[in-house]
Amino acid sequence: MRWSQVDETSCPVAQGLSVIGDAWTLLIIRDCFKGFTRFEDFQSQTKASRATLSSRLARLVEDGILEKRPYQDNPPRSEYVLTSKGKALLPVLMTLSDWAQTELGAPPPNMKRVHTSCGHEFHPVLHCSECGEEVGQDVSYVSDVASRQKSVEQTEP
Amino acid sequence: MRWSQVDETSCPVAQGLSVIGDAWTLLIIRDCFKGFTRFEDFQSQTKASRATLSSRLARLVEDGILEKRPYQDNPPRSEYVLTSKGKALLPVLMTLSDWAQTELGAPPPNMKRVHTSCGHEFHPVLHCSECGEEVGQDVSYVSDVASRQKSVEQTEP
DNA sequence: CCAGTTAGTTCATATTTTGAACTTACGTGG
DNA sequence: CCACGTAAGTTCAAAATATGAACTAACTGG
Repeated sequence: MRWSQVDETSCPVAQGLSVIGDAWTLLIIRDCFKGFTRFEDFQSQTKASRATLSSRLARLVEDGILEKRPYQDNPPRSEYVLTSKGKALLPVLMTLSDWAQTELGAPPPNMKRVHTSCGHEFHPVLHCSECGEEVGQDVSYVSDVASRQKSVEQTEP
Repeated sequence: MRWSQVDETSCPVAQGLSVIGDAWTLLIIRDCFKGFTRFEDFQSQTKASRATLSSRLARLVEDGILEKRPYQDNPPRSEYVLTSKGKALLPVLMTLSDWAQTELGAPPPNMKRVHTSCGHEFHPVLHCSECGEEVGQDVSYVSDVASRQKSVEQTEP
């Protein structure tokens, strides 16, 4: 199967991956959150080849994650900024970064992530939208056939 | 640059991506959370080619995300289960899935995600580890040079 | 006028992915 | 006994992608 042919009926994870399932793409988005906007910035930060970068930026614009803003006409020069769809990826980046730090022992990033409304450096904690409590490993996937109890976690005791 | 040569000093996002920055890899992990464990399961779920699948599974085992468990000797047959490092990826998968649903308009998955301790189908909400409040777009990245105030979000007013 | 900057493109050469067929070894049915 | 099904791979040629390096275009500053 080719990633270009993931259809609209497939699961949200697959659809999400068809847009951001590429490592260069996510590195670019990370840099956008860090405030970088230009081609040369992305190139020096990510170390991706110029051709790859060019194609990834084009795809991100096409997919509505980045907006291409010309800031000069001749020669044409543009910068790239996150759209709201792009900004909505922040939780994905944060959880990924956190996973790498805690599970891979990655060093802390060169920039601190600060929750502006409280002023502290923080890490994200997942809560349940329904009961408000923190969510750990207590999640199970059940097939959605009219809520029939068919937990995948606890089968045959 | 090649992804195989991401070094240990690079940022957590890059390091995370060197392990799970491949779309097939994340699809496999998604299926693991859904309870699938076998080669043929992954093949029919992801539609990846057998060769790709084989190499991805091997890498996931090498990276300690999956554990390969032989369940029969002759011919050798194994199943793959998430290690704790792998299970810790749940927040990444959940936020990605949620992003695709809300921002890409992806259809709901064929399995419901249930918070077992409250029993409800839910979506993840990120909270700040420091103040406990919900985190939205109110996050900024500041360079970590002894907390010098150099916010990227609000420069030149 | 010369060098530097910036956002690309181009091109030949690697590397990776694909799909399909093949392998191995067992269990089942006829 | 023989074919068939199942399962986890491997192998191979062909196709798609990525790589690095060089090139382009049009300014700007000295």
